[in-house]
Amino acid sequence: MTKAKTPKLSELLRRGEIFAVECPSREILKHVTSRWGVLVLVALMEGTHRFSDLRRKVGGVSEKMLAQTLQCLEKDGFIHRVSLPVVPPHVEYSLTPMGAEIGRKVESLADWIEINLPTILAAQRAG
Amino acid sequence: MTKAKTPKLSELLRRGEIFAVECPSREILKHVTSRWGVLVLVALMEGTHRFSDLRRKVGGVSEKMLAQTLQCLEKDGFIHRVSLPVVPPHVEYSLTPMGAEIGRKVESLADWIEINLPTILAAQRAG
DNA sequence: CGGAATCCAAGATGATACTG
DNA sequence: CAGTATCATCTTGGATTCCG
Repeated sequence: MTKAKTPKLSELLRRGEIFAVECPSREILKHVTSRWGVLVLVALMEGTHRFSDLRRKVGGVSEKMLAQTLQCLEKDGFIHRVSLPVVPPHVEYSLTPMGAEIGRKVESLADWIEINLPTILAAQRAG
Repeated sequence: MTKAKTPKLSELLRRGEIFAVECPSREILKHVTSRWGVLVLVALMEGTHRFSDLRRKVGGVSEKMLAQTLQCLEKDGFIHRVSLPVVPPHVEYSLTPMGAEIGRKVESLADWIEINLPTILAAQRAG
């Protein structure tokens, strides 16, 4: 790790950077708020799951998208992947401490929507 | 409005519905967590904005997507739109009370990512 | 100024088949 | 079981143009 490129924290932490096109936060936000990313994070809040468990739990997700989503969130450091070297293969997914933190935010959002859904639907009809 | 189809609240409020393909919450979640939906909600947390203000503030958004996003969130009851009948046109957007609630969740998520970005990027490189 | 309408490129997603 | 590879499709998103 070279020291040359280390940016000032104050630069990275300033609020409002997210509105800039080139802000790296946007990429992370995209992963986390992606169609399947949200549901996978919420699912993993309940604990470790195997691939096929997640596939069954998250209704409608294809193998491809689940694999892709898991890899992406693993690369971001939100998901921990453990592959047991046995046949048939056995792979477990869980949240890292960081994943659990962001998972709480996402879950909170999802819960709010589920709870307020009747109100939202009523507003839609009234509008 | 017929009464026949009104579902039991207990049905709609049960946690985990979001994992079902047909759960209506998924649509709302999609709107709120959409690429521009997140940024628009966060932007409006700071107060009322005009169309062109939002366009300037939310870097990279096209007129089309901004209009589409605003209409969608207005339909969901998160955004209040006021059109002043003057020339040139003057339209103001603000959050409804419900919009402010969900806005806080979304903002919290965005803020967390911005704050933890250095950690996330470090994790990416380490992984 | 604040859109609506149109066209088109790019990316996300899905079904299926295959593999270690 | 846990993926990967390939191809088809479907949705997003952007540029442009026009209008009240």
